[in-house]
Amino acid sequence: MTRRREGATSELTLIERARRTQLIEVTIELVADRGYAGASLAAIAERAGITKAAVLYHFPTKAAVVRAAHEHALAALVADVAAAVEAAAPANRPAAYVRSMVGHLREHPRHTRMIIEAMVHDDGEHDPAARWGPLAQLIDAARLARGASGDIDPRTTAIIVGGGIDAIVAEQLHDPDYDTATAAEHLVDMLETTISR
Amino acid sequence: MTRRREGATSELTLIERARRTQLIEVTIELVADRGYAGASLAAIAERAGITKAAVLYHFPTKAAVVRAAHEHALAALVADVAAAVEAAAPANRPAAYVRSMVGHLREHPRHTRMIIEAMVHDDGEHDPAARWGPLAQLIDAARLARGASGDIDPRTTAIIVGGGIDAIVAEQLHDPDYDTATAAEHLVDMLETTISR
DNA sequence: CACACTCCTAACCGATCGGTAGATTTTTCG
DNA sequence: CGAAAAATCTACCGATCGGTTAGGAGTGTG
Repeated sequence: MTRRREGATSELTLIERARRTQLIEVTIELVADRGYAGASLAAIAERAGITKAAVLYHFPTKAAVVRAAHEHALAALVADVAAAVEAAAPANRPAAYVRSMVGHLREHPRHTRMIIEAMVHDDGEHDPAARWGPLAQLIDAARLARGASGDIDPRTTAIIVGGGIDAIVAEQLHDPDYDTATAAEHLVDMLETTISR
Repeated sequence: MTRRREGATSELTLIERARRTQLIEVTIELVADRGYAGASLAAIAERAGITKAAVLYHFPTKAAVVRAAHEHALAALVADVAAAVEAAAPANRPAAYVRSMVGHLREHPRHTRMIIEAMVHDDGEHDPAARWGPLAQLIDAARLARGASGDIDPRTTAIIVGGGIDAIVAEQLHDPDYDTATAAEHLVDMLETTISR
C-alpha cells in the first residue's frame, strides 16, 4: 500500500522532515524554471537525487507534492505581508500591503513563479476573492479611519491594485534590474490618491 | 513527408482554409476550457471531428497549431485596440486603450484565456516590453499634449495599468456578472489622475 | 541473533503524448 | 469517365506520464 502513517506532523522522522522540505524546495525550483508542465515526477526525483518511487513514499501523489510546494510559498508570503500590515496603523495598511507584497516577491522570485503558475492553473475550485478580499478590507478600513467619502468601490480598487502588484513583480522576473521598490511607491501613490478622495 | 506546399496564403484550397480556421477555433476553445495542458493533439482532433494525422496534415506540428491559435486571438485584440486608439485624440488615447482593451476581452473571453495562457507559458523568448511599450508611448504622448510636468515614469505607469486591465478581465472570467465597464472607468480615473499631474 | 521498521531502488504497468507511414477515400479537373 | 491531387484514416512508433510492486539495505530493539 505504501501508506504513510497517520499522526501529528511533529511525529515525523528527521529524515522524513528533511526529505519533505527538500522535495518542496526542488519542486518550487522546478516550477519556477520550467513551469508546471516541466515539474514531472521524474524531474522532481532526479533533482532531489532519488527515484520516483521514493518521492511517492513521502507524498501520496505528485499533485500532493505540488500542492505542498504551493502552500509553502503562499504561507511565507501571507505571513510576511500579514506581519507588515499589522505593524502599520489602519490608515497606512493598504500602502503597507503593497510595499510588503512587492518586497516579498522581489526577494523570493522562485516562490513568485510558483504562486503565479498555481493561480493560472488552479483548474478546480479556488475562490478568487481570497486574492483581493483582504486588500479590499484594508482599503475600507483605511477610508473609514481617514473619513474619506468618495464613492469608490473597494473591490475594484483592490482588484486593480492587485493586478498592478502582479505586473510589477512579473516585470522584475523578466528584467531583474527593474526597480520594483520605486514602482511600488508609484503604485502606492495612485492608491493613496484614490482612497483619500 | 506529409509536407505542405509552399506559396502565398491566398493560394490555399477552400477546404484548407476552412480546416485551418476550424482547427484554430477549436484550439482556442480547448485552451480556454482546459488550459494548455488540456489542448493535446488528440483532443484537438477529436473536437474537430478528424484524426490526429489529419490535423498534422494541415499544420506541421502541434506547436504550430497552438501558435496559430494564439496569433489569431492576439491579432484580433491588437486590431480592435489599435482602431479605438487611433480614433481618439492623443490626449485621450490612454483612456481609449484601457476601455477598448477591457471591452474586447470582455466580449471574447475565450480569446482572453488563450492569450493569458500563452503569456504565462511563453517558455522561450518573448519581449515583455511589447506588452506595456505601446501604452507607455500613448501615456508619454498624452502628457505632452496636455503639458503635464510631474515626474512620473511612463513605463511603470503602463505596467501598473496593464496589470490592472489583466486583473479586471481575470475577475470577469471567474465572476461573469462583474461589471468590467465600470471597473474600466475606475481604472481610467486612476490613470487620468496620474498622468495629468 | 532475529524480527520490525524506515527508507529506498529496480523494474514494471497502462495510458497518453507528439508524430509517422502507408493505404484509402474524396475531390478536382482534363 | 478516368487519372492526378488533395484530404483523411488506420495503425503504428518511441518517449514520457503518474503510479505500483516486490524486494533489499540499514538501523535499532526484543
